[in-house]
Amino acid sequence: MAAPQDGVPPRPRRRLVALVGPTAAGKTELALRTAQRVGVRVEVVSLDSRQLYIGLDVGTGKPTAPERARLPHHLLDRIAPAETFTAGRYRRELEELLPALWGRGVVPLLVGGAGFYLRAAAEGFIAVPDDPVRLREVRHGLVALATDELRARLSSADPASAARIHPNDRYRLQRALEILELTGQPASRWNAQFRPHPVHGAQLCVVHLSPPRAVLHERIAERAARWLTGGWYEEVQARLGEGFAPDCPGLRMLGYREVVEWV
RNA sequence: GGCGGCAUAGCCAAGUGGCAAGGCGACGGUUUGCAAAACCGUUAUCCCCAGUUCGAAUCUGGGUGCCGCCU
Repeated sequence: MAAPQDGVPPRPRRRLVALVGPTAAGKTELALRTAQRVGVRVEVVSLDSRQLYIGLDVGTGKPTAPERARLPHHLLDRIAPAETFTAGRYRRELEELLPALWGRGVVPLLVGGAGFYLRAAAEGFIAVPDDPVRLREVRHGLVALATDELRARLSSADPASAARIHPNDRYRLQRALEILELTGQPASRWNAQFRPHPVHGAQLCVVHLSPPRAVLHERIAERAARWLTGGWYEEVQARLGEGFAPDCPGLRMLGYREVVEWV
């Protein structure tokens, strides 16, 4: 990932600030307020795996239209409730998005609670080629297998990974096998060669918000109540009405699962 | 007041004489493309008292509490 440096002298190249913390910690609020005070232009880049869903707004606490009007937000509303996003894809999207922001002189502010996505930004992942068609083929073959079988295959093909992954952790067993099949190299080999690095070598500053647990619980309860009277139920009803299965990834998220049952 | 039913973990809930299922939650851990996820682990003197029995959440008696019906 070479980055030819041309003109553009200003010092704070590629700065990236992350504001992370649990639900209801007050991140959005803080982001909006600080954005107005600091002397630089700030735009929010969502660091939230749930707000990626189109049409699931209320229960994900997605920034409202007025909030978005005050401050531009990125990486919201990318997939349908039936789809799944991944941390790897998040990294790629950041790679595409960030240069445009920096180019306009804005400091991107990553806001959200998805720890794994923060890691995607700060460290990245091994560069396994992911041609969607092949990936689908490979997966198709693997999901059909019993966990025992996955385990057996992995321990003979990639013992190092097999030793590291819990025997019941079907998902990771499968992924390790997937990497092997996709690349011909064991996952353990890829991991050994991997060097973590922030997106585009950005200078990343992470701010953690961690209010006391009691305060958090109270706020979460208060917020859930507000959402329920604020159209959450109707939102779920609408999505189901559009034909999304009650057990599709978007509707299986914490909170949504319960509302779906209620509907 | 009378009759009947129920009382098991924070919540839901199996279990009718032999060391108290399970689910959700909570808490702790792990984590290299699901991450508010997944996986692993922890989480109960079975409402109280007395009795029967080698042994009781389970049987008996008496309390207490809740629910329903009746006067």
